[in-house]
Amino acid sequence: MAKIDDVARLAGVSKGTVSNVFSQKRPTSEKVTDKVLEASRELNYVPNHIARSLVTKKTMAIGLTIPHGNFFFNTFHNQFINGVILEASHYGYRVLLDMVPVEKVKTPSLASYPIDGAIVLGPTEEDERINLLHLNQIPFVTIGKIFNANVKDASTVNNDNFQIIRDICSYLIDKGHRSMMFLNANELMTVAIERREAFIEVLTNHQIDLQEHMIHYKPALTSSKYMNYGYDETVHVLSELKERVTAIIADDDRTAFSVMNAIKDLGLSVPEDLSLFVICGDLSMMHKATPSLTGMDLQSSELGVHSVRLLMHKLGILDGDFPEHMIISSKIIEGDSCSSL
Amino acid sequence: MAKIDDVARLAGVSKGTVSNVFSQKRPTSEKVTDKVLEASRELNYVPNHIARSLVTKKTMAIGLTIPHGNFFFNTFHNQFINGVILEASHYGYRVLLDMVPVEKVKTPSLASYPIDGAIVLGPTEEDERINLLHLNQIPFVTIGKIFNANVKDASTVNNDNFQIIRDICSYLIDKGHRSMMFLNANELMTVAIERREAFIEVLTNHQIDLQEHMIHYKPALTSSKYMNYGYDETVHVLSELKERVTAIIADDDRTAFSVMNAIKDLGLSVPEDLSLFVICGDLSMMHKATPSLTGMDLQSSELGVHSVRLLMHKLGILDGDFPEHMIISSKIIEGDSCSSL
DNA sequence: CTGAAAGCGCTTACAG
DNA sequence: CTGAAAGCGCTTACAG
Repeated sequence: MAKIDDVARLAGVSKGTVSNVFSQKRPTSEKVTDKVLEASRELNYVPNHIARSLVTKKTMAIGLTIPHGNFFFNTFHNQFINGVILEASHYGYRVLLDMVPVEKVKTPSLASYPIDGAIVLGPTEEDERINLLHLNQIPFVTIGKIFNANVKDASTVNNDNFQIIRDICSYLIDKGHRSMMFLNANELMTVAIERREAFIEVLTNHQIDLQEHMIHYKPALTSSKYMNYGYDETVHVLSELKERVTAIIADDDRTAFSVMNAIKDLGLSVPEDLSLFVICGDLSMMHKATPSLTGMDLQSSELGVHSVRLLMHKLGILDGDFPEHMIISSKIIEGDSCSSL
Repeated sequence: MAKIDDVARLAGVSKGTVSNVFSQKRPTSEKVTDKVLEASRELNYVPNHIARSLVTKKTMAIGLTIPHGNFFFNTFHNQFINGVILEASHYGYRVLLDMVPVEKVKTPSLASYPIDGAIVLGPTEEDERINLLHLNQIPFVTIGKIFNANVKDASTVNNDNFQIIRDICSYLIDKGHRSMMFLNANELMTVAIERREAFIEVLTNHQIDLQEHMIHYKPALTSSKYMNYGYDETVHVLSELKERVTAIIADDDRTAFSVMNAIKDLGLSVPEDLSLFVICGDLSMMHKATPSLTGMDLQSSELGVHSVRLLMHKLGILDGDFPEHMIISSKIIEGDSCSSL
């Protein structure tokens, strides 16, 4: 690969001038620009990104940090990533998928991250990834609340998980449901913690006793129970425990499909015998399911877009007023999976 | 951030020795190692990845190159990426999502890619991304066949698209279907080209006349028709053209859901009135749909894993015998969406 | 508008 | 096993 010296020599100018032509940081006369570009073309020259990064101290990449060993892209992440990639590309940024192995988190990783900032997906209660980013002084934005004791200035982009649970429960309670079963996210995630609190609050406000069968947590990806989340709980609670349940709130679309399968196997049907509400899923798929699924529009793509913007702001690339904590609104999209009692 | 000189000074050794302790490229005495590690801890030192890359000429990142402007992560890519990330991390590699804007492809990008190799998703017939990678001498693997005239030594990982279409058609023809409608991928993609050829071949072998309504292509993402692909074609062909169709082959699960919606709106049902076959989708979701969808298991996660392995082989990191073109097997997973005529 | 020179923070022969 | 020095390929004050 040709380097800047080769181009400078061929064009009869200095390295600094070649640099200017490509970086556009200082004006260059048209004549010189042409000479440089022609020489570059001839030599098939492209500036070395790494060498540039070393001196500018910018990698022009942001990390999308996903937890190792307990993570799986689902339809929510799908939309989210589409938003992230699109918005990042507006600022000339690329996206580095960063799956930090748990062991490496313990013994700080072998080399600094080649990223200018990071977006942390699915934070857990005391998330080591966040401590590591904090330690390495890498600006970051978390998708969801964090509780790390020593991290004060974290920026977050989140849905209003409390309001979401209140909205869902109100919607169901208005339809006469009081026997609800909540299939929450994995219990380590802060989103699950927020939702649980909200769920309990709603139950209390409506004088509904919280019973053990009413709330469940998604098993770890490594667990053999992972793939049957939704099915197993539905069968267990309805058929074995014989508890009365009239409405099920499912964490995501996959879980909802799993629940529907269980309901069918029990000889029951949605929404006649049970109402089903999906918190996060692919709306166009949910809309086309039979029956179409009622769920929340979390605007996951917008979450991605705004997390990039907030990060760009922290990197000093985007001006304007940005709150430390940004909330993306959400609303109920009605399908045919919930009925009045 | 502390740098290598700081650590060397504090530990009372040379920079080269500090370097060795972290890179492990030469043995270091235990005593010196301890001194260096302690100094590093004290200074919170981590080697600078960029500076290292500049001299080693390795970025320890592979690019996942996705076409800009006409791309959307779907459930297939989901699984695929999960495979890629997992396998790449085995070799200490990170994954850079690279969405090359179309304009940038024209005027070769501003700086070289900070990647050691690339995996090209969804190649089109004369794919500019591939010419660019070739020009920049970056090793790459394509997911799907490519036809670039000047690129000879390309490695590909692919499903056997010809066999897949033959298998699907045989399956349907055995059930008595001769009036099939094929909702193919976007016509620019090589996968769509291979499938079309195979489809026509099968029809010819069974003395079925190819008619215009029998094959459709997914609209570009930028098209307003994109979101209704499947629905629109089904309604148009069945209701407006009033063509006889007994089986529909859908490119992916989203398209299949869309088709089911149309069928329902036409007052028909699956599989009684129409059989439905999905080429690529999330099997666990398809299994849980009502009716459960019959489809192909393309092993998309394996596609991801093997594309990384093949790339690692090209990078000289993985030994062994690797074919230039690797085929991942696929098989039919039966659900309840196809019936005999 | 352009050039000469220092420097970004590492690794790597070379020498001992 | 360790050190001194050159060099990776750029950018950036500084000077003109």
